[in-house]
Amino acid sequence: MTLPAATQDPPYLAGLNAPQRDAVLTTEGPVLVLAGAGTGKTAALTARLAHLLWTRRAYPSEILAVTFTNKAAREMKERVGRLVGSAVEGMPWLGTFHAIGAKMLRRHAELVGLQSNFTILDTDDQLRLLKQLIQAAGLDEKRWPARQLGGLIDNWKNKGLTPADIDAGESEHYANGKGQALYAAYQERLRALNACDFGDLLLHVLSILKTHRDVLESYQQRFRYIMVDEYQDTNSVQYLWLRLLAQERKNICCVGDDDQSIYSWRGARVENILKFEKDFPGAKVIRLEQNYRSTPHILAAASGVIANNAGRLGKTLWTEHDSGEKVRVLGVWDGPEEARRVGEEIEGLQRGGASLDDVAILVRAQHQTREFEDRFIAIGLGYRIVGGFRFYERQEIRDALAYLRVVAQPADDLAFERIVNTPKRGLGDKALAKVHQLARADQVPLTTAAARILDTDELTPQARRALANLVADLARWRAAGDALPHPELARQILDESGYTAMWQADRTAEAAGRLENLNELVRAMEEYESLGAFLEHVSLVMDNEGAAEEPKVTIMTIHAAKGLEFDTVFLAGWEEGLFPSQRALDEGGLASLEEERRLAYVAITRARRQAIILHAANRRIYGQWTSSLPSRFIAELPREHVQEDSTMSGGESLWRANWSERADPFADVSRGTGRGPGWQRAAGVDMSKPGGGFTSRTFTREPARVLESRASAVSFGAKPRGDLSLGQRVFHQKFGYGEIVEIEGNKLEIDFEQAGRKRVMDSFVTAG
DNA sequence: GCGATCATGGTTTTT
DNA sequence: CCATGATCGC
Repeated sequence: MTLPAATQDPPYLAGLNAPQRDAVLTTEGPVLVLAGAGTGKTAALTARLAHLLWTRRAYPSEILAVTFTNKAAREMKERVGRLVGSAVEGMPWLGTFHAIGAKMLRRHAELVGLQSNFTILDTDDQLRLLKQLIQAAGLDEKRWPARQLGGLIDNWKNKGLTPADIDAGESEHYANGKGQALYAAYQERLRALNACDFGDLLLHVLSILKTHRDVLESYQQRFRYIMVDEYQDTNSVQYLWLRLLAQERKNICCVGDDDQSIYSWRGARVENILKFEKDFPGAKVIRLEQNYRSTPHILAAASGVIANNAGRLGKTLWTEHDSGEKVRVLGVWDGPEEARRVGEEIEGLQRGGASLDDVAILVRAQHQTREFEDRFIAIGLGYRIVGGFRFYERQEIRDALAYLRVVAQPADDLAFERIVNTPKRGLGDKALAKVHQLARADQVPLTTAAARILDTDELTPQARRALANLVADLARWRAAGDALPHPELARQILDESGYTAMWQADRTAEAAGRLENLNELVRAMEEYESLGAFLEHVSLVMDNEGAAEEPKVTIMTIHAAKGLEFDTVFLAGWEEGLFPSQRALDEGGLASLEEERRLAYVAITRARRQAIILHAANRRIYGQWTSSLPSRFIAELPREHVQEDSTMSGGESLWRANWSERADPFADVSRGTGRGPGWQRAAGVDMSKPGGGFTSRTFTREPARVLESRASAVSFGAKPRGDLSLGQRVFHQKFGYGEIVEIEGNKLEIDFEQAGRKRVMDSFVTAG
């Protein structure tokens, strides 16, 4: 399709290149858009959505647009809104797979034995439920952990398998074939609780679409166009879902990048994108290959690494940017030095006028963040760690939500169990067991059983009094729910239950933050129509995005960085065993190695202007000093785009030679012995000279010395604070309360009550 | 029923 | 090493 030039172009086509336009204008039939990193995928996707609306091909309510993350959904909503005005308000089917699944499921809940106001359980609830079932089955929890069963059930759900679909072979994986029975019991229990887990949001909908023709047909009719973001991350249920819905009209447009598939361990199947043309015959494939993000050196480095993978759809990224700087590979002695070097580099960037917001440190595993955190606290460099706990996963938020759930949904036993003795009211296992017993006997929810048990003499007077209070409170709150606005009700519940008081009485460092979070929760409720609407939102959508503060370096895992970009990116810990991860190699073989390589590709392509890759010769793993080889991915970087910058002599040529010598890509890495030849060669240590090699004993001390000698070089421009003195009690945001044991310029050594002795900048503490 | 002490095991985590 | 969970003694 060709349109006359600019004068006729609708606004959403402005600035799009030819393949992007092609993707936007090809509205009919199946389309696969292969979009490499940084090629303007989101721009094309949103323009396409705008185009469908603008040209009246469909009403907003007739387009199904699915993403994986809330963030992506939000972004798409905003951008489409900007392009076509307020029409997005009426786009009810733009959202994450799970949000859309929940929406559909609420409409047809009765078809799978639920009521439409079902609760959505989080992982924590799920695990507690499984634990109960495992106990009930008389299994040893140690031998058969709930986590494992939970993982297995998740896997089954990701594959679209209901309990009836689990054969003996599958079932075998858990407790000698009891897996299937436990899965069935779990689903049964969920139904009784009028609840479902994340997996059910998709699986139940799939079951409904499969078994109820009328429902399926109504959705096939409704959705004139279907669009899917990050198609390489779809799992089997999602795939089956989409196939059913698209079968009739076949107007499905999937966008993705097989090279960025990094979630196979969560059930994602790259095959989905690889076989798109087979699934949808006559599909048009469009490649977006012009990269708007990175320099040629960065693209070449990333391309060079990913070229080692087999079975790719293949893309050739190019850019019009100036060549920029080569990718730097920096070899360091150990973990602390890695953190120190990164800190120094960042201070250099800062002096050059860069904002900390444009800098990120990407790691393979969460625990790597610690080293950087410690270092940045010591030198007073602002940082933010992304990941870890999401807002709604925090203890205080889940407790608060449990209170709300138990008020809103009397059948929610899990919520009841969570709050029955929080704060402590003297209702322990024994009392709870009695309530359980009665609940089972009478076939009623726990909250009803709790009320009934008060009429008996089952409980000790103490427990009975406590429970009577709780039951009365619950009744009062439920009654108040009709009259009060729900944020007000929530505030009342948290105060009257003694929950707020519990944290007010808590002296630990986190307590203040928790109270803050509770306030934030109640504030967030104001934006929702009802308690029910809010609970739905919070279980599916609520995330941890704090308000914008002063500029900070971002530290996060590569997984968390997918879809983001920064001017400068530090890629830490590129060592065999850590990245690629030993465990991935052990468990998944070649397929896992290729996924690790895709991770490397994702990592490098996050950088706009510069990527700096680090590897340490020694690292402490579980308290043990271990030597490591540079990652094989470093050897895969095309030489001419890399600048080797080792702090140790003889670096590059040696590690490069080291890898080309290796025929077997799975050759074991040296771990634990402390004497593997790799790091010694990499470090240029001559084993033939006496004393040339280290024993594990000598290098346990070495790192400490290096750390200390450089540590004093970092303070400058510091003004001493008059309000601090030796022996004084102070408070630190992260470490809590402690006592000053040493003052050196603006650096303090503090003996923390919880965290032990740490060196921190005085600007990080307040007199406490 | 609750806190303190020992044993255990330890990637990645969109929803 | 260090965070989490189960068991033990009050």
